[in-house]
Amino acid sequence: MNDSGTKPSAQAAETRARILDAGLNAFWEKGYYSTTTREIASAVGLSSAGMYVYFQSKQHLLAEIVESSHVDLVAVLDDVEAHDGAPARRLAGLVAAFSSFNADHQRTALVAERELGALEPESFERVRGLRDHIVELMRTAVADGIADGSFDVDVDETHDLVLGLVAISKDLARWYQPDGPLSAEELGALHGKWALRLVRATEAGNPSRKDDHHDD
Amino acid sequence: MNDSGTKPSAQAAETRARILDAGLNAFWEKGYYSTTTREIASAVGLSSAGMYVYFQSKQHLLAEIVESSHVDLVAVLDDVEAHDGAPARRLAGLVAAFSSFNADHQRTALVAERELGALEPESFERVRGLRDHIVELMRTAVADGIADGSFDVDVDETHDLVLGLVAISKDLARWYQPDGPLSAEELGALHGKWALRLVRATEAGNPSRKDDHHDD
DNA sequence: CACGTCACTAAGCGAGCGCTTAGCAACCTA
DNA sequence: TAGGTTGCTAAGCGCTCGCTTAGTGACGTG
Repeated sequence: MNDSGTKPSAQAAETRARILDAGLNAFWEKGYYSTTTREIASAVGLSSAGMYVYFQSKQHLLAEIVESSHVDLVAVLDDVEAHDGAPARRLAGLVAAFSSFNADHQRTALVAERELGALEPESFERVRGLRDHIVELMRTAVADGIADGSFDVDVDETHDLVLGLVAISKDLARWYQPDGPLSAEELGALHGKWALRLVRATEAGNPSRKDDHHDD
Repeated sequence: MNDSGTKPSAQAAETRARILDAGLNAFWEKGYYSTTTREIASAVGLSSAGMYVYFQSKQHLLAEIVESSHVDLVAVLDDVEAHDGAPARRLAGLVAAFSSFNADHQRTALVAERELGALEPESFERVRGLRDHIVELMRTAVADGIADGSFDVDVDETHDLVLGLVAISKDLARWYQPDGPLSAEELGALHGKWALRLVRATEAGNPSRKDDHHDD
């Protein structure tokens, strides 16, 4: 295992990164259970045993992929939360960032979603915490908009709305094509616009027409 | 397989049905690859070999579950399509039916979605045809509404909108709880309402009372 | 040059998998 | 009551899997 006190060499770090990438690709193409450790290893040019120098197990490899994907996403959304002000702008920004993240990091996001059930409990619980945090960010944005009157929906609808918005964003990772008519950023902006339609945002609270600012 | 010329007895038909149900339950709980044929068989009170009297293989069992789920869904949606008239009513009806189907047949729908990638090509192609048909039904409803002026969105948005609506409906199977605050039918109605918000349906084309301010 | 560490491989262990084979008790029919 | 059919089981085959073990050449350091 590589969690001894030693610092990894540059070569070791690169090999590790290549294994992570090969694992991601294989899991994306065939799923966790249909991928063998031999396949991952040989994709990197290693023997099966060579992989175990860098990862304790196939399960640890998956866990690292899924967890780091969620950590990255949370970092992006926390950043949006910190910068945007009014509920409408915040909600559209969160949805836009979520969607474009899922398009930009398509494989990672898809594996992170699809293989959740393959995670062992310990790792699963950590991921669940991150996911709850994401839902909470969006729930708060919707609730704030309802409270200040810029959204015209019933409070009871809040939770279902958030789940619906999450569903739209997540699903993008399934069908997004980088060479399609809309870029990841454009799709994010479109989904942000939809979010405001769904919460029936008043025009005043609506951060404008086709192009709303979105930073990443 | 039981595809000899004989007709199955009532007992045989019941055992077969119980295997299908046990398979569905196991696939739902642990996923296709993590479920063993021994588990399915023993859940029905059979030996592992007893299952092979009724199904050629574990793969054939999965295929039957997934395909029949899609066939059932298509039947429901075709029925809505045949009865409802104006685009707004049709779109809301399709989305409502799709969503409540996914709640009412939660396990089936979830397995049918999640294990798509575990299907062999032949079965997968049949399912893909059914899924394309569903998207086409919804695409037509949106396009018709845009054409007759009852929906106020750009035609270019049509395809993305349909994918978004499908995403919302599908995702319901993941989190729906029969003992939650809203029934399957109520959630369907809610999602139907959201569909009309997303396509910016004019109030005239909106089939609900005068305002969809509150649900019912 | 001696010694240790690093990055890795060849070989294979043991367990569990999907599925098959051979056969048998219970029942139905003539 | 003989013969066939139905609905199963006990046993196990052959294979693949995740992972381990023992060892090796290349390289860095004193």
